[in-house]
Amino acid sequence: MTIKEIAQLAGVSSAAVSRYLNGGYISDEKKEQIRKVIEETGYQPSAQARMLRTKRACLVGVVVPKINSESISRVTAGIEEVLSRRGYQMLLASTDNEPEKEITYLKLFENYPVDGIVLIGTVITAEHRKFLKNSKVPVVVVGQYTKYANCIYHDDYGAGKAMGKYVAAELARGGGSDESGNRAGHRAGKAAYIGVTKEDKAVGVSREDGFRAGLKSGGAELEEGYIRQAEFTMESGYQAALDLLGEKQDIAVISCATDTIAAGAIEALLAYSKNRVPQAAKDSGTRMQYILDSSAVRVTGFGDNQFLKAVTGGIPTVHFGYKTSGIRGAELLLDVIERGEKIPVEMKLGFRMVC
Amino acid sequence: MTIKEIAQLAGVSSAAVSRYLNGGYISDEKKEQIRKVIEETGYQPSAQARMLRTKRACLVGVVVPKINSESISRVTAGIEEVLSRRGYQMLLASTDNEPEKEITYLKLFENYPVDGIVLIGTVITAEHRKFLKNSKVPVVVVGQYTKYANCIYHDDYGAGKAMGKYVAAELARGGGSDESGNRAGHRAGKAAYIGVTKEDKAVGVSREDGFRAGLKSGGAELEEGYIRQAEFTMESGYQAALDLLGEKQDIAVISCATDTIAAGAIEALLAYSKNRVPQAAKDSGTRMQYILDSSAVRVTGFGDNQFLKAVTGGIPTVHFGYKTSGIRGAELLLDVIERGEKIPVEMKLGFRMVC
DNA sequence: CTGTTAGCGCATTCAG
DNA sequence: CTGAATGCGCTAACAG
Repeated sequence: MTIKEIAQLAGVSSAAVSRYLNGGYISDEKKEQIRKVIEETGYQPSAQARMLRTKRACLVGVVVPKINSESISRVTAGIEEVLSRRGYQMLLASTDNEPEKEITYLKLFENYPVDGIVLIGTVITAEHRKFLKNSKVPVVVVGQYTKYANCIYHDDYGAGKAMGKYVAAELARGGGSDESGNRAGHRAGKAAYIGVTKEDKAVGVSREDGFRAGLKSGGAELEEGYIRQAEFTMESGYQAALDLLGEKQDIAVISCATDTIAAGAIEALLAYSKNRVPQAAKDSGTRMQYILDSSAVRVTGFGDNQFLKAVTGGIPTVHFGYKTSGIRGAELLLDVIERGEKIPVEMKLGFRMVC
Repeated sequence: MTIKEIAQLAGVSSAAVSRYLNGGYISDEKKEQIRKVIEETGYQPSAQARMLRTKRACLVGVVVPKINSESISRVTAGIEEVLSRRGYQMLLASTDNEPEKEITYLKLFENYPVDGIVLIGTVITAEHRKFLKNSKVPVVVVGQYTKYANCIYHDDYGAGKAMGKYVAAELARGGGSDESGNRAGHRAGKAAYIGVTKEDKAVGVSREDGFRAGLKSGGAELEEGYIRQAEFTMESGYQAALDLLGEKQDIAVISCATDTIAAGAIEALLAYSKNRVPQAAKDSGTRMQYILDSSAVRVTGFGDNQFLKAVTGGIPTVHFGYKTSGIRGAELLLDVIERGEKIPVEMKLGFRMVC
């Protein structure tokens, strides 16, 4: 069904139909004829052909690393909120944490086309920079800092530092004395950290650097051998935590770069406590040997995952303004789409410790 | 950058460039010239203009009710798997559980256009049927039965029934004797159910009907007053469970229509046990009055959520082949897209109790 | 207010 | 093997 056919059936010109569709001048009489024909045929104008002409789709594309994530869904909720309020629709493309797919989908959106793109960033490779520099459509990056596009990111360093301080304080509280560090609930022990790839500057670098700084400022330290790297999945966090628990017997806190990883660590603790029954006084050496009582190991995360909070009562974590970043990101994007705003913007959002 | 400009720069015709791009006959000499120019300019053909001609985008659109769901992400993972293997890309549209938005996005995809659509269904309204009947592009529905499109759904009735039987058995085990039903861990008590809207035939109707049937076949029953209806969210499950716990003191099991709702119920139990300290022998009537010991209330779900399993150790639930349904759905869709397969298909997938 | 015309960027005839 | 010409469905400019 094309506009031309509708025009013939209604006995008018295709331009008249176009005007009818787009609110141009048209007599009531013809308006009625056209309405009737469209009604009967169920005609719907081709969005693509329209776009070919108008270069305007009222559509924005959002590239996300994965679909099943509370933090990401909070960002997209924010985006969707302002988009729908301003008459835009949103299409998502999930890249499954593969940076190369990110490029593919960015290009797809670029010449599909959409009016604008928001990229929820993980790693910014040279390819990314290249794309951002000469993209035909405006892009805003959420979650990572970049100078090649408008971006809006979170204070990961600050959040890491706050968490580091908190953990250091916990450690100090728990391990007050030296040899007899086995008080109920708390015990002397060290901090462990499960991070992510350093290619992710926000989560992999800033957050971890901040954590280290926070620990240090609290008089603690992240020792070598107490660090693991995981993917952004629960399974990966599970493996990393299990590895940690198997190798080091004096861990008091496992801090994880995300709440999802933390969930995996909690799972590992559960599994560990089942297989490894406490056998405290079996050894009779001169020094008390640390036997890991996994129920005394605490886990911390980042992201303030509500699901985790609900079913576990909550772990120490950090709340980021994910929804806000979505909202601001979308607003930024619409500013350049609709008003051609040219001056670049970098926006850093704060956080809130939750413990 | 258009194909015409490339042609000029390379000193050939636009048709030659088109052939170069699409693997038509072209001399090596011109091939080289064109390659060079494209390289330099970073030219990318406009997908939309191509589609306008070819009616083929190698793209499928997927309409989902929400983004942050493990079950849905498993379906989309299945879809993506076969799509990418066969050279297609996938775009997602999230409707936020609003059926009317579903229609909007279906129409968007229809004339955007994509080559095919998969709808992860919740409710099938008259509007939906109308769309399915005269959609220009093939649609397959996943998760709901419909006769207006190829569909692939799960045995929700069977799953509900299996869960019902399981719960009935648990109930029988827990409340063996009559007056002294207070054994450690288990106690006499009734089954409660938190369902969802009846407009969702699969989850709201089939699953619940099956559950009732299963209970009955196990000698138990779902009494009026022990049923609540929730949204597909944790918060909603939380409220419903709290309401249930406040009103009925003899609940032994809360069965929930989804694991997400179950997570909310678990949260409610946690909250309830904090505020409501057990005060068993305060009453001295002739009959022992039930005082809800929330730690004895068990929660069941549907969906086999891995996150929930990880951090809680797992609740009784049902595993559906979500990824499989995604795979089969995508295959079905490609069959009609590429081979014009005409005969309609309805596929029902099984399940597995997890307890 | 209306119809005619000319493209948007590309792929596909059809003559060379 | 190649280029010129045509049209996909639509809107924007223009002349009625």
